[in-house]
Amino acid sequence: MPRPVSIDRAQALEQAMLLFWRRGYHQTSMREITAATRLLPGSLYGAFGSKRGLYLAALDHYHDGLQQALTAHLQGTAPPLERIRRFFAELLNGIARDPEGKGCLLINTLLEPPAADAEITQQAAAALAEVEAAFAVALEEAVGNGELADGPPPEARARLLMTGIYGLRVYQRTTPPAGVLNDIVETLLKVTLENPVAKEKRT
Amino acid sequence: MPRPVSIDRAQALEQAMLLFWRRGYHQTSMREITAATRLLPGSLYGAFGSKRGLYLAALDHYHDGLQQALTAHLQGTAPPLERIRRFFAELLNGIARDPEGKGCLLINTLLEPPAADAEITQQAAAALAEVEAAFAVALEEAVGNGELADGPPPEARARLLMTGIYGLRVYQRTTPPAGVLNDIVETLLKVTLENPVAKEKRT
DNA sequence: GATATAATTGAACAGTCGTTCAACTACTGG
DNA sequence: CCAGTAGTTGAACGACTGTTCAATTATATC
Repeated sequence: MPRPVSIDRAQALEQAMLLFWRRGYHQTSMREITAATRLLPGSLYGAFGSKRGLYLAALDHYHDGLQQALTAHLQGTAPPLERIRRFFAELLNGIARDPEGKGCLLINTLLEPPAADAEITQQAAAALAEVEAAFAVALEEAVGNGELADGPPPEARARLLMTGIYGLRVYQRTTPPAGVLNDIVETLLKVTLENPVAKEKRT
Repeated sequence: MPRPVSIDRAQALEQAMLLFWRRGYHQTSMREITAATRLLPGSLYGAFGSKRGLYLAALDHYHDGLQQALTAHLQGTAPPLERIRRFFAELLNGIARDPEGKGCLLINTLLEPPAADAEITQQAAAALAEVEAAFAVALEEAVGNGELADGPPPEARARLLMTGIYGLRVYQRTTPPAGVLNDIVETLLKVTLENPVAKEKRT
């Protein structure tokens, strides 16, 4: 009996997420969101409750995309170390294809406000923790393989890789000369994944 | 002949900086700043021109404090590697003494907005580049000393250390369990400063 | 086609934003 | 002690903020 929903929730979420990604939470006004989504305030409030609710939904949406990237690049049948290298190559690729310098929405979220909103902070942190966990799994596999020598536990190595990603995202904002980000990743992977002790073990 | 200035510019700047540090640029209103500095809008605008001008001055003020920390911990007569270790120890110390999780104002500045304001971004980036340069000098010295084995050039190693600091500041926002940040620094310093190839060279 | 239901509309709300400026005040040189 | 200068005051400005809600519209069932 009721009038059916005619709003394209998915499209609206995508547009809102892009806006939050580009401009941050506090700098993005509902007015801009209504303009970008071609929705009126009432519809947005009906669908998402509030600006905050919309942001949480946008974080979720971003998280979905990240998970796809994770399964596409970090899981698979290739040797675990190569999968990690590919993930970082894809990360650099993404940065190169991001001339606006938007960075990573989750990291931006963690650093943008004074982290006053515990729920938002925690949601972003949880999503990033998934990436870290995926790294740890791949690293453990690599050690089991003999691809990677013993050394710091997988969790510690995974944290180091995450630290590298976080650092990259900060460097990205300084608009460094071409090649610097690639160099950083190269050095990071070298010191994290090429334990010289293991050299003799490799084929 | 004119009425002398009765405003304590330094104290106002300190208060404003603390506020920006805690709450970020866009979240901090001039009203809050007038309350914290006990100054009226007119006085603030007379002394700093605009909210943006005040922020730039606050960044400068923060930069001054950072330079003091640099000369206190990263320069001196101790062996360069130990100076670097001390700098990181001091960094961890500062994080432990920062229950609010304010982080680093410069890094917050880089990540907070969409970096739309080129001058602000560049000022923050330049200040951080100074730290990186100081690392590079210390690392070069360490290689010359024989304290540190050859390997990646000092600039690359310095960038890795900066990446570590940036990463730490992001991790800090996730309110990780106690000890995690210390572990990260430990691993970072180990892989960056303890090149196993050099082991035989050490005393 | 009448009715019930809910999605949609957009003008309007109270509050806050960064900023301004005419009036006022306090001091110094003569 | 007067005149002149500039620092200080705070009410007020227009613009914009996130949000609401009565009116309107469109559909599905009976």
